[in-house]
Amino acid sequence: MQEASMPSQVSWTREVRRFIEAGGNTTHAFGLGRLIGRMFALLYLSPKPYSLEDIATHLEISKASASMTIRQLEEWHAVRHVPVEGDRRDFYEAETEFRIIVKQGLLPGIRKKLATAGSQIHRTLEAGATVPVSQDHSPAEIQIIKKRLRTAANLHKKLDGLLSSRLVEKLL
Amino acid sequence: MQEASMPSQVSWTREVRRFIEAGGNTTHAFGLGRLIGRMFALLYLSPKPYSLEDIATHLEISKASASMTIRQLEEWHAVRHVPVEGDRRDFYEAETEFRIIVKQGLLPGIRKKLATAGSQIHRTLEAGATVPVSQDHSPAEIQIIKKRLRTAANLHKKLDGLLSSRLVEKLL
DNA sequence: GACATCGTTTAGAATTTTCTAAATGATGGT
DNA sequence: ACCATCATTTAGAAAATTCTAAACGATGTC
Repeated sequence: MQEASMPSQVSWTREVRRFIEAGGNTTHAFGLGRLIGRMFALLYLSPKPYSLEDIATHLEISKASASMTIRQLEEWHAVRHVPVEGDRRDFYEAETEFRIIVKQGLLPGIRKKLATAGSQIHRTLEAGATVPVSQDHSPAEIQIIKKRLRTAANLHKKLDGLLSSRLVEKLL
Repeated sequence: MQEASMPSQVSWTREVRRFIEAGGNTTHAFGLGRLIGRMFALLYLSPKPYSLEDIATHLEISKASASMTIRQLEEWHAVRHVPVEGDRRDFYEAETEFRIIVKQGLLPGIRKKLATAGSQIHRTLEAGATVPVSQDHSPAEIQIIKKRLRTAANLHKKLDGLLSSRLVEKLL
C-alpha cells in the first residue's frame, strides 16, 4: 500500500514544484517579478495557511523577501492574512476568487499606470495647441502630429472606460 | 515674428521630450523595457520616417540598441519599414492604427505567455488525478487542491477565449 | 519590565537585464 | 573587384533590479 503510493507521491511534489516555478515565470513574463508568482502559486495549492517562515522555507528565500513580497500580494488582494488562534505569527492564505484579485488588485494598478500616460498625452496636446509655428515641422506636419495626439488621447479614454466598466463581471 | 515664436518653440520640443520619456515609463511599467516605449513615442510624433541613426541620435542611444529595439517594434507591428527612394538606409515610421498593433502584436504575445501558464495548470491537474494518496495532505485537502486547479484551468480558458475573440473590434 | 519571538527596514551584495563598442556581414556604387 | 556605408551580432561593460543578512522595532510572555 504505502509502497504503491510512493512513486506517484514523488512525482506529485515535483509537479507542485513545477507549478510554482511556472507561476513565477508567468508573473515574470508580465513584468511583475518572479517571486510574486511563485509565492501565490505556493499558497494557491495550500489548503492550510502558511506562516512567513513556512513560505520562506518552501521557496528557499529569505524572510525579508517573503515579507516584502507577501505585502505586495496583499495590496493586490491576492492573499489574505488569517489569524491563527494562540499563535502570534502571521499566517496567509491565497484569495481563490480571481474576480476579487482582478477587480481590486490588478485593474486599479493598470488604470493607475494608464493614467500617468494619459495625463502626459493631454499635456503634450495642450502644449501643441499654443505652438502654431515650428522650425522643425511644416504646418501640415504639425496638423498630423496634433491628429495623432488626439487619436492617442481617444484610445486612452476608451481603454480607461473599458477597464473601469463591468467588463470584469462578464469575464468571470 | 521669429522672436515671438521662439519661447513656445523651446517649450514644444521640451514637451516632446517629456512625451517620449512618458512613453518609456509606460512600457517600462508594463514590463516591456523603457527603450521600446521611448522609440515608439518618438516615431509616433514624427510625420517623416526616421533612419536608424536618426533614432539613435534623438534618443541618445547606440545604433546597436536602436537596431534591436526597432526589430522588436516590428515584431509587434508597431513600426513599419518604409523604403526611401535613392537611399539604401532603413527608414521607419510608426503604425498609427492601434487596432493593428494590439491585434497583431500585443494580443498574440499575451496569449503565448498565457498558453505556457495554462499548459502547466493542466499538467499539474493530470498529475493530481493519478495521485489519490499523499502523506502531506488529507483526502479532503486533496479535493480542495484539485478544485482550485480546475478553477484556474477554467479561468485560463475564459481568458484565452476572450483575447482571441472580437473583443478588440469592439474596443477600437 | 526584561526576555523572547516575530515582522520590517535598510545597506549593500548578488544577480539579471540592458546597453554599447567592436567585429562581422551584407549591399550598393564606382 | 574594391571601397564605402549601413545593419546586425556578440562579448563584455554598465546599470538596474532583486535578494539577503543584520539591525531595528514591535508585541506578547513570564
